[in-house]
Amino acid sequence: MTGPRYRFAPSPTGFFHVGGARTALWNWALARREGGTFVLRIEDTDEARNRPEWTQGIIDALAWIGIHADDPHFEGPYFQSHYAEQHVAAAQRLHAAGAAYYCDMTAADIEARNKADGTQGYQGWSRDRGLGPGEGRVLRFRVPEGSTVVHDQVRGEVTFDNATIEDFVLLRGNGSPMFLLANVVDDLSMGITHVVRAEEHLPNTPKQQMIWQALGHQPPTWAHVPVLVNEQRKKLSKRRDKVALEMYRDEGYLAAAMVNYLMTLGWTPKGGSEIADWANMEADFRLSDVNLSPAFFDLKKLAAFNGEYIRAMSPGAFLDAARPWLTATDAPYPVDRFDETVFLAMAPHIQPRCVTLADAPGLVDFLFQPEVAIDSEAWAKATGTADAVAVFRAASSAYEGLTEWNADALKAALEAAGEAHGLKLGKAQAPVRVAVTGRTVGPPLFESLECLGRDETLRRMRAAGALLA
RNA sequence: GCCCCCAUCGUCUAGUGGCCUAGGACACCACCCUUUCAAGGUGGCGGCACGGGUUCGAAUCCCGUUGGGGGUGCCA
Repeated sequence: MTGPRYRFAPSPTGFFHVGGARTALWNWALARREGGTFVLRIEDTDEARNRPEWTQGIIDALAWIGIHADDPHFEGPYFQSHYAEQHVAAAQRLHAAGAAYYCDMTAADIEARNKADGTQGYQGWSRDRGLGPGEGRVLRFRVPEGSTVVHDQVRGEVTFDNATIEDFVLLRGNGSPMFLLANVVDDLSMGITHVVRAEEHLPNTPKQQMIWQALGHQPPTWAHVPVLVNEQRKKLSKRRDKVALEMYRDEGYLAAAMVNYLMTLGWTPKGGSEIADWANMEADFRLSDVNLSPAFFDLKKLAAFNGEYIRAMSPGAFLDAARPWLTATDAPYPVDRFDETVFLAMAPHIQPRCVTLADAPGLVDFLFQPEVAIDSEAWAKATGTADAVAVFRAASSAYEGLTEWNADALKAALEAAGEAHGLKLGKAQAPVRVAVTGRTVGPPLFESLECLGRDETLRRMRAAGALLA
């Protein structure tokens, strides 16, 4: 595969951050449309972040949002920890070339020196001491004079005065490489041409660009996209906010809705509608159209997208998507009583009432429960007047004699019973609904009764009628 | 503190000097539809942070102020 090489470089943390998902999606759209490659690199050099199952979690999460490892545009995963030797070798080259030097000052030394001098940060104190490598000595990059200009695809030119950048650490005192170095060396050896990542990396960029240049290469094309924030306008964090993509998946959000919503955070699909399919978004996405300010990750809007996608599904697709919830052991009915044919018949009435797939079982529970628990408050309210009771009795006997058991006939019979007592359908249906479903609210009643079936409906109505005696 | 980024309805955004009396979506409110609840339809509320320039003309360009965010590790 020729063409541009984008990369996505998450560090394994045990969950997949929604902000990372958006970055991955943007990289993916670009790599695919431009006939390039999406390189996945797991940045696992921090010892504490190194668990094999976390990597699998990343692969699974990517697959969920449509970034499949078997797609020809996908490459990886690579593991940063496997390339430590290359990182160290590059550091040694920088040292040999005079672009880096060793320093034996500890954090405490630096603090003391700052206090004495009234300065802040590391002031290049070991630059000319000619120290060689040794236990406890870090290798620092010798930041040159002048300024560094970063050409950014979304932000334009960003200039940094090198005097404001301290001589940063390349190799730790124990000889292990730091992120800044490892990241550059990997990007370089993996032939990365485009780095599209979150804005929090912008301050790192001049440093990385200097490393690229010191290593004798042209830096890649940079693009720093805005971060996602919470209602307090702070960067979404795992401590405060619900950031795990897996959590949304488990709560019944559809991948397509999530992908669509994430794509619109900082960018708008062409054509006037925010609801867009992947093919169109992939074709239209441009970094130059990305908004520059942080975007609020709005659960309410996500929910609206999800509802939109659920309503657009065929009943069959809806059943397939909701099956894990419909047949879960904690469903509000015995799982073995769940009937797909019955559910399919009700699906068109359930879909407009679902925000997430997890809402489905609660809307059809009465169809699969052997016995419904009648909410006493609801029942009291629905049968609170003499007319209501009379209508319920009239409807019960009408239903007993019904020859055709379908929604139209059920509706007509109840309507007739209601009219005899001056009750409109809205009032007249209430006792029947409570008697059969246990609640005052739910999917359309007559369709529900049709699906429930004659025998069970009549049985429940008789049982409820007995409560009136 | 220092460095960097950003600034259109509550939120996500359209807008790239005249098409802007600033458009859409979500949220909210009202009404309609109606078999409860949804969905759907119609309408409403609501914004160019502020101050200076540049220009015949500025939401759009420049400067400043204010506000917000990010970074500032021998984390990534």
